[in-house]
Amino acid sequence: METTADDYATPARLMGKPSWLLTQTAIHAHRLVSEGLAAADARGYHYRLLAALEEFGPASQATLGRRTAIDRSYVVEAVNELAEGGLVERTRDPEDRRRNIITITPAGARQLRRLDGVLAGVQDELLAPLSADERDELARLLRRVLDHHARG
Amino acid sequence: METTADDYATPARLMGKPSWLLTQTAIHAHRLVSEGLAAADARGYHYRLLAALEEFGPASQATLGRRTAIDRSYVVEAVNELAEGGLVERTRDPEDRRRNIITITPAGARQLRRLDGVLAGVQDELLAPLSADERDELARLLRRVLDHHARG
DNA sequence: CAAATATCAGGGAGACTGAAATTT
DNA sequence: CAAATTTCAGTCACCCTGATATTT
Repeated sequence: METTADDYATPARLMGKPSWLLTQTAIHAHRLVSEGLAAADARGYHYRLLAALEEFGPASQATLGRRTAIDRSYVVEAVNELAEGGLVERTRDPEDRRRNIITITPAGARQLRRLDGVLAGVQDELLAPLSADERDELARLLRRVLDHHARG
Repeated sequence: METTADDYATPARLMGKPSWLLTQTAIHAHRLVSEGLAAADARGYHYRLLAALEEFGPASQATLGRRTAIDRSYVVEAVNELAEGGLVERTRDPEDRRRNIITITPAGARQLRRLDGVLAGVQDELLAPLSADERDELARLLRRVLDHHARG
């Protein structure tokens, strides 16, 4: 018995399940994003944090975790890495000394823009088989599902 | 500063990225599936393997891995667990003694049908905000993307 | 000898929990 | 005292690679 196309046949039970399609597609998306960002010496968490900082301004680590869906324990580590690279600054909040205030630096903003370019290419590769309308429709449907399951 | 809705605001950069929407939605899907299956004393890998075995019949572990997108090293472990529960049987292939032939048992087929019921409920909960047509459209778009990135 | 299979050892990113110290 | 924040120490499921022994 050789390795044939049949060897890769996916069970109909799986192909009919949105949860299977989602997780399998997400694996490809994750791989493409990770590879793209790694080439720019970054990781997914870095991009997410920089995006939140640039759009909403300085924030505590707890708030950053909520905005980026990154667990609090990993925000610590990711902010350490970003601070090491000079992309963010961590200072104690004088008004509430429990908090760290994280601020994006000019170098961080430049890196964010560089990563934007990388990710634009990745999105294009990921959705290559879809037309522009189909891409919008996919995003719309996913956003609806996501909103429904987000903590309200 | 209290925890407000603004604390959970998602950056526009992320909401516009299909890869973000996919991975975040997949996290919810994965959680729902895992919880549902755990309540039936199963895991995702178990369902995938049982589905492949029932649809295509007995197969080697390598083939099962290809059909279910489970890594070869983890097929070993998952088959061990299934065999312990009497849901599959592992025998040496007499025609090619490198291979294990995995066969689903009647108990395995019953478990598969039980899990089908569990997962039907999960899919419904996951896609609650979408109409039947929208669910079909989402599945269709995801399948197109998946096919494109599958090894050809 | 080359290729396929099953198995094991281990790395790595990422989601998550629990606990402790500090501060509000 | 209760709650929030940061941090650390872990656990866990999962994807992946490399190495090995066996067999074709």
